[in-house]
Amino acid sequence: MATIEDVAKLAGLSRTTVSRVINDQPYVTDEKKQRILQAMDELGYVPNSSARRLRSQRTDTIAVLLPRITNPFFGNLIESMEKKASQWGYQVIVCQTHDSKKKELDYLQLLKTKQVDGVVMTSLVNEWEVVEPYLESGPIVLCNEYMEDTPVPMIHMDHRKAAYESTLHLIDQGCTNLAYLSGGTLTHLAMERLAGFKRALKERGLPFIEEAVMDWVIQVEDGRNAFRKIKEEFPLIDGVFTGSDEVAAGIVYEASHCGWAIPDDLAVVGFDNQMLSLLMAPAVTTVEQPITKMADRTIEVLIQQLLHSSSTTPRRYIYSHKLLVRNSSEKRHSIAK
Amino acid sequence: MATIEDVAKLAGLSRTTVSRVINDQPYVTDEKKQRILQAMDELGYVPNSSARRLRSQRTDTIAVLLPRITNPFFGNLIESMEKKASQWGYQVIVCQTHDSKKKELDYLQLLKTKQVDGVVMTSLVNEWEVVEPYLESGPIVLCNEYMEDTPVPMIHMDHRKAAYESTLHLIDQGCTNLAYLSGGTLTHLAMERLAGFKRALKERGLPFIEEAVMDWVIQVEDGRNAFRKIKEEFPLIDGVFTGSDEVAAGIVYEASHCGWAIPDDLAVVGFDNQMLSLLMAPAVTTVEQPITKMADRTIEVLIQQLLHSSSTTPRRYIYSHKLLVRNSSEKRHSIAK
DNA sequence: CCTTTCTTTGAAAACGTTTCCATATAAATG
DNA sequence: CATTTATATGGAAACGTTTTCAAAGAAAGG
Repeated sequence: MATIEDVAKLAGLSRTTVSRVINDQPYVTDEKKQRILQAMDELGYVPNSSARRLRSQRTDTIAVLLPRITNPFFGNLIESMEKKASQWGYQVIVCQTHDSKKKELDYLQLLKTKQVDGVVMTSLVNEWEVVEPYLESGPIVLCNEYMEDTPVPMIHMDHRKAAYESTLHLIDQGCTNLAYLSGGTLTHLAMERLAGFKRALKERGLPFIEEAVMDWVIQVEDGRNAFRKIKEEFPLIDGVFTGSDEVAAGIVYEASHCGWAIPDDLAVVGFDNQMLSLLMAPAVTTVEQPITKMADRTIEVLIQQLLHSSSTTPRRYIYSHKLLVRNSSEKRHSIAK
Repeated sequence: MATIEDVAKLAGLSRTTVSRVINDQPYVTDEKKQRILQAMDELGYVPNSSARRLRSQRTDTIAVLLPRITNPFFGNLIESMEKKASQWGYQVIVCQTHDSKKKELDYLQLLKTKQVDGVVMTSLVNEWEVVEPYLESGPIVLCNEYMEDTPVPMIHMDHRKAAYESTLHLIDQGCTNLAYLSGGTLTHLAMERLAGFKRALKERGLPFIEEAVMDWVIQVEDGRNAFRKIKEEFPLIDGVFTGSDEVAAGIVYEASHCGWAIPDDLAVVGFDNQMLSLLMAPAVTTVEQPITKMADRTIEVLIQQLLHSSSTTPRRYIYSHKLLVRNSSEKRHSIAK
């Protein structure tokens, strides 16, 4: 493997000059630049990444932590982030935490070992106090997940409001006994959604049915099980809020196969506007998030922090959702008429 | 940031001894080991990754190239690969090529710049001759995509056979005018599938309808468009083979909304057994791939190559599929009766 | 008791860059 | 023309590890 030294010798110049060419720095005459480029080509020279990183103390790489890449929401998020980052010459590495505290910290460790310059966290399973010390090693930006009183930039949607509106919509359709299906971990985001759900109930004078709150309902399969439970144990339930289109799809699927009519017997709303939600029959009412906008902003904010580390106080960017009403919740107008 | 030198000083020992502790090497007395561990803890010392990589010439990282992570097939593949790799202490970096020749080469460059020790390619858009030279810089393993007469290990399914069986199944259901919808790039894998499709037609004495071959049909949206085209231009088509569950879902969706009966008016088979295919109404007949097995084997093979670079001649592992017959293609038995 | 082998330690070289500093020449300024 | 200033180049230090080599003491073998 050819080194910079070999190139320098072949071109009859010094390492320093070669380095200047590699890094597009000024103060190299065109003639020598050409000589060096040719030498590099001749030797098939490629700069050694570890050596550059060691010396320059930069990796031009950022880590994005997410629960699991197979969740399309995060898949799309990372897709956009990567595109944006590469425009700035940054590489992205995908870190799946699987909602494990240990893995989350393992990946934050990348910051300490200087494998990445900065980190984006799209979920947060550890206590903030545990995460905060890593800030010493480099900037962290929160995207999607958020947390009050935290000295890092945040880019996210107002999940409380989204849940509030979804729930109001269910109530407007005539639902009076609502179930609440939530994901696995008690993140801040999950609590916000629950708060929005409760507020809507309260405003309309409906009861919050404690027993009809189910936890750890994440995948399609969980949604199917949840429906069976509703059918057997809570037959009075006539509307379901869930923070996941997969779960909503599982409910619609199982309900249809059990002879229940969606939405008349049970109205369902999901979250994230995944392709799945549109394709189901009936199509699932859902909440669309401005994924690309959030991803782009996140990367911009992080890179600004990297470039001017003396950045201003961390800002917060809140985006708004869009409720997409579809047939899984919109009761036939014949009833209203 | 504390360095190994700081630790050595605090413990009153040499860098070498500290390094031995870091790397779990023998020849350190327990007492000194404890002293060093304590010093490391006290200083919050973490070894610098770039320095280790530079000196040891290993990164313990492998790159996995794939078209797009938002495709669930690749999402699941990477999920399994990551799990397996981490068991061996290897990190995985996800490289989305978006079917671009340039990006594919850019990522192969990671091998040259020594950012990764080895590469898994799950798709291949460049000519093999272009890729081959990168083998000098490290091992490459092909998973999913394959290619005859290539000096690298291959782990994949027999796509020709899978397409052959799917097509036979369509014919068995009474279809006589089959359309063939294929993905974007003319990979070897795509050609194998087409060959299987043609063989089935030939065996059963059915014509291969050149005009009913559509290319660049990849996403749900493409499937919907494809259906419209079939409806308007090729109303005689009564069966569709497609190498993607998304496309199949798009067809089922659009057909249902246009009043066509699936499978009676049009039978459809997809590929990959994505959740989507089960949830559609009607559920989509599809081909299941042994994703986990292939992923695990791929990582094992690659790591073996990394450990004993004087490995034996590259082996080839071929896995078999499973055709999952569902309602999108299984004509009502009332017809058969 | 002498020789060999094993264990324990550290000094110094090496990995391949970038960066700092010094120097030399060319161009600009007064 | 003397003095700055800008341009062009190279030598050597630095980044933080691992690895090689040498050396010294302890244990084992005869």
